[in-house]
This record gives sequence, C-alpha cells and structure tokens, in this order.
Amino acid sequence: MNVEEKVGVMKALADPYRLEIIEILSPEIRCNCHLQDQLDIAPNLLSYHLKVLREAGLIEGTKRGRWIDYALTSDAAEVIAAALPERLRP
Amino acid sequence: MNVEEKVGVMKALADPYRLEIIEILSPEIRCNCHLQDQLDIAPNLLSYHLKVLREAGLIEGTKRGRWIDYALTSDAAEVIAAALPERLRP
DNA sequence: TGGATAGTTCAAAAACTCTTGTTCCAATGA
DNA sequence: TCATTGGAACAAGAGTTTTTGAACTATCCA
Repeated sequence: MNVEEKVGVMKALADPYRLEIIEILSPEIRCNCHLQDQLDIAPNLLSYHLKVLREAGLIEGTKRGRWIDYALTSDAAEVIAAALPERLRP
Repeated sequence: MNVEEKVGVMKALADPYRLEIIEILSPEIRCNCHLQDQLDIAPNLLSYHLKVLREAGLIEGTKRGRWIDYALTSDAAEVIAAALPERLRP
C-alpha cells in the first residue's frame, strides 16, 4: 500500500460521522435507513460519507429492494492495519 | 477517548509528511535537523506538521542546545489503538 | 399508470487544512 | 557583544473537504 492510499484510509477515518458509521456497522450489517435514524444527518450527507468509506475500501453496500444494506468489507481490519505506520500497528 | 480526540489522532495520521515523520521516528529518536534533511520541506512547514503530531499526543520534543530531539511518545501505539474503531483494532 | 418514498448525484457555499512568506526568540560562537 | 543559526509563531493565500439545496433515478404500491 503506497503513501497516498494510506493517507486515504486515515482521512476516511478522520471524521466523527464516518467513525460512528464504522462503529455501527462493525458488529452487524445495517440498512441505510438504520444509519439515517442513528446519525440524525441529511440523507445526501449520509450518502456522501458512505461514498468516502466505500472508496477507501472499508464498507460495501448491497441493494435490497428500496434499501441498501451496508457492511464493513471483509478485509476492513487489514486495510486499516496496512495503513498504519508499520511499527505502531497495535 | 472521546470522538473528537479519536478524529484528531486520525487526522494527524492523514498526511504524507506526517506519516513519514512517524515512520522516521518509529525506530529511533531524531533531531529536527535530521527530519529536515530527510523530508526536503520548508523549516516552518516541518514545524507545523510536528506541532500537529505533538498535539495529537504522538510525538514529543526535548530541547538539546540549539536543536530539538523528537521521539514518539511512549504510548503512541496505545493512542493510535484507542483511536481506532473498537472491533477493528488489528 | 401515477404518486410517494429511499437513495444518489451535482453544483455552489461554507469551513477547514496546508503552504508560503515574514517576523520573532533563544542558543551559539567569533 | 553581536552576527548567525535552528526553530517556532503568525497572517495571508491556495487548495481541499464538508455541508447544503436542488434535481434525478429506481422501487413500491394504490
């Protein structure tokens, strides 16, 4: 993973909304509507933050009728670990 | 650690210069002058990035005559771990 | 079919971060 | 002492990111 990609992952985590989305999704898959209720945020703003997380490779959404179920990607933890400075990976 | 602090740590890591500073300091203490040589960056800009890292609790500087020795704080790894979403700590 | 709803996309505005130039302070050494 | 050097602080600008408002697409159901 090159520096730009690492910075991209860190930037994706460097926002209160996005950190909370990750927390909500980390134990279980959740539909967009649930995130909407939890976060008290405009729908288009939620959409924007979900896109940032998607592009960082941390979450993915699958369409289910009118809703979208969001989940952490299976390698989200590895992506984050790879983005951290080598000797500081906990 | 509250959300703002977590975001602060992630933001501190979300920059190529700062990520490199952390990499340089992670095996050993280094004076500002060494960082200056390694990074090819304006002195005041280096100063700014060091300040961001200092305020995030990741590094600390001790004055030695005209120079300043910078080192990771002893708990830098824990600070980072604490800032990560709980279930994604590697 | 047509209206309502969930979600996304786009453009513009607001807020923030990084960079640069300048000035300042403290330590060194002629 | 006083010029020089390493580093920090500040203000202004350039560049990004976040937020807002409006328009758009797809699905559902009467």
